[in-house]
Amino acid sequence: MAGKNTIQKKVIYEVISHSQDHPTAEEVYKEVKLKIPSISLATVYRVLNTFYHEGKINRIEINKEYHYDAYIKDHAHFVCSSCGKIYDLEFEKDKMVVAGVIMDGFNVERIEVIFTGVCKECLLNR
Amino acid sequence: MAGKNTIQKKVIYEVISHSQDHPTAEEVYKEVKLKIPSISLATVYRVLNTFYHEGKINRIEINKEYHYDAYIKDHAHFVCSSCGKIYDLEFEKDKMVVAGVIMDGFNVERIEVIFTGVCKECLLNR
DNA sequence: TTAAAAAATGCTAAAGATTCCTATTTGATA
DNA sequence: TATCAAATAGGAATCTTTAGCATTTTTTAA
Repeated sequence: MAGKNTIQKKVIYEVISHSQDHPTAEEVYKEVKLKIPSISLATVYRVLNTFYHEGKINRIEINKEYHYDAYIKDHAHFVCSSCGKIYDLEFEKDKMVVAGVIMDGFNVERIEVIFTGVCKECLLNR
Repeated sequence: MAGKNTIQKKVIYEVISHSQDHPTAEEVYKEVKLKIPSISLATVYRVLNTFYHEGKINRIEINKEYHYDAYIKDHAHFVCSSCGKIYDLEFEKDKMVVAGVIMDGFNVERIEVIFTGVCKECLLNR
């Protein structure tokens, strides 16, 4: 039920899970191409989509681009408007929902929390 | 310092602020066209962008589209994956930050919180 | 092990949203 | 009212992502 095992899927997953940042499809493609030069960009998009819908990877939308992430546990992101870096932030789902947001009667499946601002590094180098 | 006063800006702002949902640029364009048939789509994009960067309107990114909103106060959004409707949710910024997310040393300028799931309406009509 | 069926891939074209470019028009200023 | 800077209209261009289809690869079961 998770589809067929292909080398493409295997390598794409490896790239995502070893990545420290939050690569876009294009960046994953470049990386995968080192191991499978014949891979198609469309395959990368297709597989990332599949993984995302299977819940195997996470996805966030920043500046009109999807960024992928093998870190599945609920967490928030901080995007630095100066250097563009994306940080993972610890995130306590239950506390947040209880503390801040009134969610009566809705069935929440997913939460995306994105902070934007200037990161520690960039603040120091001013 | 807020640029020139044009009829286009005036009407675009009116449309946004009277809208109950969270229109995309295209939707704003359609609405504005009723009052200014000669308006260009590019102008709508440009003005919305300007307003957003001036802090006059809010913007959220959902499914590769920007949605605009004259409701400036911090709030979260709920997107129904069934009917597509976008709801505003009360949101207590301070409580949320304190309760759920470790933000040491970062300078947060903006928070975007998007819940996805099935809304009350759609849950009832199942 | 081999053949048939199903699924995934690669390639290219296409879509959808947004921005860019430039001539023209408009609003603000003196 | 003339001038100049800023904004607009229109269309081309860009960028990311998806779609369509022929080909290749897995899976399966004989």
